[in-house]
Order: sequence, then structure tokens, then C-alpha cells
Amino acid sequence: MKSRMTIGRLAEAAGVGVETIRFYQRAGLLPEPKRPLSGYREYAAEDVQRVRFIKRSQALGFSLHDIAGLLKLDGPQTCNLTHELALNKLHLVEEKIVALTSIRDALRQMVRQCELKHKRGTCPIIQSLID
Amino acid sequence: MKSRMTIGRLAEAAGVGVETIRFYQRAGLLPEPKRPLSGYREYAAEDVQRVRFIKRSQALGFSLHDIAGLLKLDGPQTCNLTHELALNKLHLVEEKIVALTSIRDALRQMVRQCELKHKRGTCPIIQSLID
DNA sequence: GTACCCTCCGTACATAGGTACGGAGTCAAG
DNA sequence: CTTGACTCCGTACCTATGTACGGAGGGTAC
Repeated sequence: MKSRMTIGRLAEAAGVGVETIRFYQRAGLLPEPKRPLSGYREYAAEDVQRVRFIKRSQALGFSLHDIAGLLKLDGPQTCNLTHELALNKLHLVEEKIVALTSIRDALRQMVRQCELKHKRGTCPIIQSLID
Repeated sequence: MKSRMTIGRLAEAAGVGVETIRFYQRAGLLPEPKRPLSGYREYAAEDVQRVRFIKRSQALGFSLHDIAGLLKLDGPQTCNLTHELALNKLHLVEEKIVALTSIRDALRQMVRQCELKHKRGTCPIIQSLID
């Protein structure tokens, strides 16, 4: 008996939970699957690809909303839209890096201050946050 | 009549909403204020400092939970705890920067590919996410 | 055929950090 | 004294991304 791609097997193959598949379906990221036997969802091999696509995109910082957009965009003349989406996301990531870098510097400063002038009574870190 | 520091004025002075002050109070970030006139909260000038402290700490990536910790820690012998907290947060921020940097590189790659080998039929960005 | 796992569904819960609502009471200015 | 703005409270709601629950029914391996 050729083992059917049930929701559990899809989830397993894609490395997510069953509930996540159902959630993606409700969210429109996965199409309504066929249900040949008494209501059980049955998937195709490419659905594994699709879920992996979702996870990979997420890891790059795309939201599920973004990804729903990406999934509608695969095809010839829409490539520049996709390009724009990616470029946009790139800029966001670059901004986030800049912001985090200045946070990092502030934290380093705080930690260094604390190690150097460690007078009794007040903590320089707390002081620097109050000023 | 010396104008009292009501919740609205505190919120205004600190640049947040009234509901946010109430929320911080419930969360234990602000102490129960005095209520001299028929239940209205009355604050002191230093409460403005305290709210600003919270916002500044947030901007450095501390969660409200962390900040509640920081606020309990101002004082002599607790400075090394604070130092540890800040150091910890520093490491987290550094890790986050590393992760975002590799995301940035992947996105740059995607965008560049898209600009170079722009064959019809499939979008290289979509392709790279599927592989 | 029986035991056990799987799937179905809708809904509630989770995190974090607020924001909004509604009705009643109160303060302050004119 | 009136009017309008402010405050009170508890609770519900919000975004994003899932996770958990519970009871009923179905599939499958032995």
C-alpha cells in the first residue's frame, strides 16, 4: 500500500508540527488539499517543498504575510515585484543591523564603565539609564 | 494652584500614553502611587525619570521583565548583578547581529542573482528559496 | 478484530507590550 | 454652576505565529 502523504507525514517531512500545517492552510499559505478518504487531507510531494520554502523565507526575516505574497509571485513577469520585495527586506535588515550595532556599543560602554569606576552607592549602568 | 502630577501629565511628560502608565503599574514597573484626591493617582517628578528609564532600557533591547529586574537592582552591593545582566544582554545583541549579517548576505545574493541572470520563466529568488 | 495511532474540527491559550472601550465619577476653569 | 476634560476600573482586543485541548471517528498493523 503506497503510503499516502497525510498531514502528519507532510509535517514530519517538512520539520514542523501538524497544527502548523493546519495553521498555514487557514492562513492561505497552503492550498486546500484533496481529501479522498473520509476527510483526511492528502498532499503531494511538492507540498513539502512549499512548506520548506515558507520556513526558509521565515529564516530570512520574511513574515508569513510577505511569504504569502512571494508564493503568489512565482512566474515570469512578476520577477521584478519579487526583486523589489527582497530589496526592501534587505534594506530593513541593514537598518536593523545598524540599530543593533549602536545598541551593542551602548551596552559595551555601560559594561566597561561598570568595570572601571565602580564607586559604592550607585551603579553606573543604572545611572547611565537614568540620565 | 500648584498643578498636580496626574497620570495624564506623567504620561505626557514621559512621552507615553495614559494606559501605558497603568499597564506599567500593573506590571510592577511603577509603584502604587499616592491617591490624595478621591482616587486619582498623584506622581512625583522622579516618576518621569523612572518611565524614561524604562523607555531607554527598552530601546537597548531589554524586555519589561529585564527592566523590572534592573529597577530592583539600583544600589551598592547589587552592581555586579546589574553588570551581569548587561553583559548577558550584550552577548545576545552580538549574536543577533551575527545572525542578521548572514541573513543580509543571503538577501544580497538573491537580489544580485535576480539582477544578473534574469531568465524568463522562473524568478531566481523564488528558485533559491525552493532549493 | 482489536488495539493503537492518526486525523478531524473549532476554540482557547500562549508570548510581549501595549491599546481601546464604556460608563461613572471628579476636577478645574469660567 | 455648568461644562468639558480628565480619571477611575476591569476587561476585551490587538499583532504574529503558532500550540494545546478534547472528544469523536477512521486507518492500519498484527
